[in-house]
Amino acid sequence: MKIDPTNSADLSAQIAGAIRDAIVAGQLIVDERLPSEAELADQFNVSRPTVREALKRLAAQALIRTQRGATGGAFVNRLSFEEAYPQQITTSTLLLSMNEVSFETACEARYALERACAPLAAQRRSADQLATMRAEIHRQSQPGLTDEAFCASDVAFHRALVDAAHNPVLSYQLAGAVEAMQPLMNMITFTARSRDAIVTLHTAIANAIEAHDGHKVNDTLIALERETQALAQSVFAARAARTP
Amino acid sequence: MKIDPTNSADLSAQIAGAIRDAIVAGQLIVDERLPSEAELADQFNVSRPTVREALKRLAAQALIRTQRGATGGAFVNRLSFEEAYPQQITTSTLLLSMNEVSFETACEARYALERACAPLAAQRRSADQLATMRAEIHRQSQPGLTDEAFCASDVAFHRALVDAAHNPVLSYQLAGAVEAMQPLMNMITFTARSRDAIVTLHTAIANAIEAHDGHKVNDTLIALERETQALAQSVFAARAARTP
DNA sequence: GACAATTAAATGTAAGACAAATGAAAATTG
DNA sequence: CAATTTTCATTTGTCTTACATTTAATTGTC
Repeated sequence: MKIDPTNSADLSAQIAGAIRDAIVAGQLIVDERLPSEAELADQFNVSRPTVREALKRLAAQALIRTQRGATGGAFVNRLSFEEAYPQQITTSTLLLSMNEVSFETACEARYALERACAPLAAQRRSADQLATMRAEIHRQSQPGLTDEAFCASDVAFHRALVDAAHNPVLSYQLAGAVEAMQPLMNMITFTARSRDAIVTLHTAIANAIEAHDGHKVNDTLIALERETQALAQSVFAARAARTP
Repeated sequence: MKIDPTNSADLSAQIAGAIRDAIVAGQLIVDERLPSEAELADQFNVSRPTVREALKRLAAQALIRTQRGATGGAFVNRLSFEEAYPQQITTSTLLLSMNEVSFETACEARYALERACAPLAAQRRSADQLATMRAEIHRQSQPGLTDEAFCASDVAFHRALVDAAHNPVLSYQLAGAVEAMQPLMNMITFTARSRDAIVTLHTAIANAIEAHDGHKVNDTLIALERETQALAQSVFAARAARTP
């Protein structure tokens, strides 16, 4: 593992990159201990703070974990889906908010992805996920729910739908798309009527999931997307009309 | 922006978290300059190296960028899709390799996601993406191509398909799924016959994309997944038989 | 006014020290 | 001898200080 002395980038970035490459390439395996900070400093011919900055970069990506004490050190971390979720969600959220992604574009992507797991979810759903979906529908029906709580429940409903596919890779990829939509959804005010429409469609989805009817889930998701897009358009149009 | 003195976690992690939260919450906007390292050290009542470790954590996630010199400092970075791609791909790759995700599961997720953008891609594809797909098909047909190069071309073909949907959110989410499959695909040896089958299906996809026929794209993707899964199974079965 | 040298401010890097945690070995005790 | 306590070495976490490097603004000079 070497670094390029002619490279102009930060030493800590170069070192982090070298170690990251070694991990990705499988030269460093899970739970393997890296040399101590002092040893790494010697190997790379840099100071300990520089090594530490490199290790912190890797820790921020959950590629390593550190442990103090006699047998401590930096260990290659088994990157779990659970650990990767928050990162994925933070990144997705910032991507949407910082790149002026339109509600329309984000919504389209979200529902396209959800439809991707509709047939699998209908086929494999467990009683557990179905119960979650029913529970969230029940919560959404309660009067006096704030818009924010309604959105949170909406996210929970759709995550249950995604998880019903029983494919961790799909769940991981979609967590970002679904959760990152929440701030955008929070910009919308839900009238009693629009909530009714959404709850009705959610119920139809749950019923179709229960009946293992993938096609029906798919069709209802299309209707739900149309409903959501129309609702957003009307809210944004009203807002634009008020402040010309 | 404060940190909890009773928290047992690393100071640098706490500081990084506090700044990250401020960015996500919109309290720090894009291109805004953070206080200098010395000032941050004062504010949080820690030393400069500790602040630096925190900033490196954020830099590793592309949340900030740093600049040297008189008007330098740490600035909130506009997280672009281009910057987020490599991270997403690295994370996805490690998730698959470290969690014993079966080829079957990963493959299923990948094709489910691709089918999600099939109708959009068929509808919106530009001449550019179609040309890329044709070019990759041509490359895949050449004899003497290594398995690795064949896989790389396969990835390029599918990325073009995804990008044809002209939805950056979809492209971002799928980049991880498609690229992360490459190491798994590289475990497969492609016979001349299996390459022919894949090229034929790729050609059918390109034709359907050209004809704006989303249904045909979808159906062909299903066939391609079946072909890929069968090929993988036979390769793995043969390998298992050789080393009992 | 244009150009060059200086300066100030900021990050990048180094070196050394101490604190705190932690497991292992050694010493102590029943 | 076994169990417990103490000591100790190792390693990360943090602080302090210092210097190098980069960069833009300032100043000085012609």
